[in-house]
Amino acid sequence: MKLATWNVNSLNVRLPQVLDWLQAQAGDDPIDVLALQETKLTDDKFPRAEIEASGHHVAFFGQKTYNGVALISRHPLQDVVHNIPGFEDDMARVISATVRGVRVMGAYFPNGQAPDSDKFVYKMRWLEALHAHVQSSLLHHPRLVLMGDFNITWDDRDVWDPVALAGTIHCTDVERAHFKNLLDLGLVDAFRQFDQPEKSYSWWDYREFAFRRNRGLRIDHILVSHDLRDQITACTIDKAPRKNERPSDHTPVVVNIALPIG
DNA sequence: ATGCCTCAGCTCCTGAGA
Repeated sequence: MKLATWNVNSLNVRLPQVLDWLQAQAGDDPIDVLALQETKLTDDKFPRAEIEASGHHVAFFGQKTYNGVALISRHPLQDVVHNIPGFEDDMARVISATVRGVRVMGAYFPNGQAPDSDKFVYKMRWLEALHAHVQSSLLHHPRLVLMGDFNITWDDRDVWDPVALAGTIHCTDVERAHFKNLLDLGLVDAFRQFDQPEKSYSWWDYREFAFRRNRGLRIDHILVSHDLRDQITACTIDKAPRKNERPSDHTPVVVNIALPIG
C-alpha cells in the first residue's frame, strides 16, 4: 500500500499537476491514497468529475479561500468523517476514511502565524483536540495513518537554519511537544524510520530562491500506527513537483507499507 | 524594511501563508 500527502496550495491551480503526478507514479507501484491540503475550494466547485475520470475515488471537504482537504484513492473510501468530532471548528482541516482496512487521516494543521498570536492559541487547542481524536480512533482502528501538513518541525534536522529560526513558528518547543504527544500514542514518523539525505525538506518559501538554495522546512509528515510500523518499507520526499511551472510551495511525501491490498 | 512570492477575493489592494 502506497500513501502520499501533498499540500497543493489551491487545487484550482494545481489540479493538472496532481493528475500528472498520479499518472507518473502509476505503473507497478501506484499511489493508493493521496491526501491533499489547502484545496481552497467549496464543495460545489471541487473537480470531482475530473478526478473520477482518472479512475479514482474521491472524498473532499472544503471552504472558500482557505484550508480544504481531500482524499483521492484507487479504492473505495469508507466511513468518511470531516474534521474532529466534538471540536467546534469553522475551518475545513481534516478528512478521514477507511481504505482496505486502514484508517487514513489527512490533515491540514493550523499554521499558528506567531507564538504570541491568537492563531497560535487556536493551534494549541486544535492540537489537543486532534490528539484526543487520534487516541479514540486508534481504539477502533489499530491500523491507522495520520498524514498531512503538520506545520511543525520535529527537530532541528527539519530546519534549514535552526539557529536563526529557533523559537519561531513551526519550531517552538510547545509545538514539538504536541508532535511528541502524537508519537506517544504509538505512532512513528515514517520518514525517520530510514536513513535520509541531510537537509531533507518538504516546503520552501516562494521568495528568495529558497528552493534553489534548499532553504526549507520539513513540516509535511506521515505518522504510522504501531500495528503497521514494522511493515513500512520506504518513505521519501518527492522533490520533482517543486520544480514544475507554478509549483506548490510544498512537495509530496510518500510512504510504502507492505500490505496485501488485493 | 516586515519585504522578498503566490493565491483568493469584498480583485488594481489586502490578508494569509510558513
